Amino acid sequence: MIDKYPLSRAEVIDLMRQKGVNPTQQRVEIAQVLFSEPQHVSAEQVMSLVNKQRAIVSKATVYNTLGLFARKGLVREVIVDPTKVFYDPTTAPHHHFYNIDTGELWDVEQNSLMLGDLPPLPEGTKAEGIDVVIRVSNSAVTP
Amino acid sequence: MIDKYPLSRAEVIDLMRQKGVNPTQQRVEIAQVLFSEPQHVSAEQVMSLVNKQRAIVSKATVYNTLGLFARKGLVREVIVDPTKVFYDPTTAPHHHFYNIDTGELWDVEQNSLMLGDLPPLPEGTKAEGIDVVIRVSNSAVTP
DNA sequence: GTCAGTGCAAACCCTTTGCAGAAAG
DNA sequence: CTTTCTGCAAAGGGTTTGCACTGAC
Repeated sequence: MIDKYPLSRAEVIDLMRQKGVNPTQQRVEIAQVLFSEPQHVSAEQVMSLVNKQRAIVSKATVYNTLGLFARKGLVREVIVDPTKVFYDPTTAPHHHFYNIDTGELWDVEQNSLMLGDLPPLPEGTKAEGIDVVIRVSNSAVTP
Repeated sequence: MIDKYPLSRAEVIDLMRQKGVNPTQQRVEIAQVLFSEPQHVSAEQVMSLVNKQRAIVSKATVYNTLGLFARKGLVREVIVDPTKVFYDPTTAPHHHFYNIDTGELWDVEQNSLMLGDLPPLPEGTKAEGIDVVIRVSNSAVTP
């Protein structure tokens, strides 16, 4: 979906329009942070990145906007930590490493993990997506 | 690991001892609820199931005990919903369906989803486990 | 003027913590 | 006795909400 980072302001606005998100000033600021590089950021991190220079966007707007972006498919929510949600600008199918010691999250290189066909879904449901999380820890250094 | 449900009180205590968990009265009550059937329960649900007849276990103890069980490998935490943690008595490797509309969680029948080899892990880390969650929604009924 | 978007603060909810009392051996 | 657990209430932290204000058309 995104083939380079960072996206320019104009490209961000374009993408928002494509996804049916009205590109207001604050939303564009937030989207520019998200699409500056492939990354995984929490709402709190977005808040401080956006307001690094001067306060531009309030906390409520950050949360509302991230929720809106996720609903519209502009970004993907990654649920790996019970204490916070991460937002991922890469919406194409891919998986994640999660370091339970440090809280770091990385992308798993596409195709490096083979996934078979979907099993039969529960009656009356349709698939929305598959989340694969490989939990890792810092390997004990044996001195 | 568990080959039948429900586990009797004695079997639950046995299992706790095997895992190095001191089987106190409250912990046994909680474990009996967890191992009564294959299921996925939140802390809140455990709380009300345990105290269905009469109040036996406090909220703090429920949370402390579930955390202890998870650390000791007696149960598995399932992180699919940013608002709460589910506890799963089945610790053998398996995956999950999660209905984003209803919040329901099911087991995916073992082996119905093929997983390839693990990709190379990030430097200095070791794998702790893989969580695969297939998110589904209620399919729109087209009348 | 109208309606979507924003900001602030308060409210919420799940979870954790501090500490005193109870239980176990 | 000493150590481990438990319970209560309060605190914590991420997220959501209510409502008035702002801004774009």
